[in-house]
Amino acid sequence: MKYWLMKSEPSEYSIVDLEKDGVEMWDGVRNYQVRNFMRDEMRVGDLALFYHSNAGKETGVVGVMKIVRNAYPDPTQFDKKNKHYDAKSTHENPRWLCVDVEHLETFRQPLTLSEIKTKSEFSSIPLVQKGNRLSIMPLSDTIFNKMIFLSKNGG
DNA sequence: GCCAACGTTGGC
DNA sequence: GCCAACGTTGGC
Repeated sequence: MKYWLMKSEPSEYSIVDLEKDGVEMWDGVRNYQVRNFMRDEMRVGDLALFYHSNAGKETGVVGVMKIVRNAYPDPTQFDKKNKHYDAKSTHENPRWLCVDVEHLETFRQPLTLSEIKTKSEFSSIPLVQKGNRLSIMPLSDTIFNKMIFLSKNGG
């Protein structure tokens, strides 16, 4: 079993939305490295931290979810009305994949990015490295559990 | 809203 | 295959 961190802008889709929906498609990934993570490494039963990006002081890890469906073609790539539409993708050879996630927990307090940056044990995560743009990244079990611990114990 | 950093595209 | 132009991400 693997562990992940998955980013979403809360103005687009937040942990509150996922809590309401229960299970939802994690669509809109348009980065090949991230697609390959989903295709090659992400599997049903993996756990992921939900991260709010671009959210001012609220930016940070806000909850936990579980992968409940392995990678499959992202339907938004075929939908001309969708902002993630990709004219170069075909049903025969789809470029982009998505997974389904299930809400497990919303933290009472987010573990903020500024808190994460103060901990040297997190310095190796792509999240805090300059210029990194992965919207999904793998985490070690140690890092994953440490983040959950800190989010429940006030940084 | 700004802008640095990065990935992608396409002309050559 | 190079690289300039462009679009996107995401912190601030």
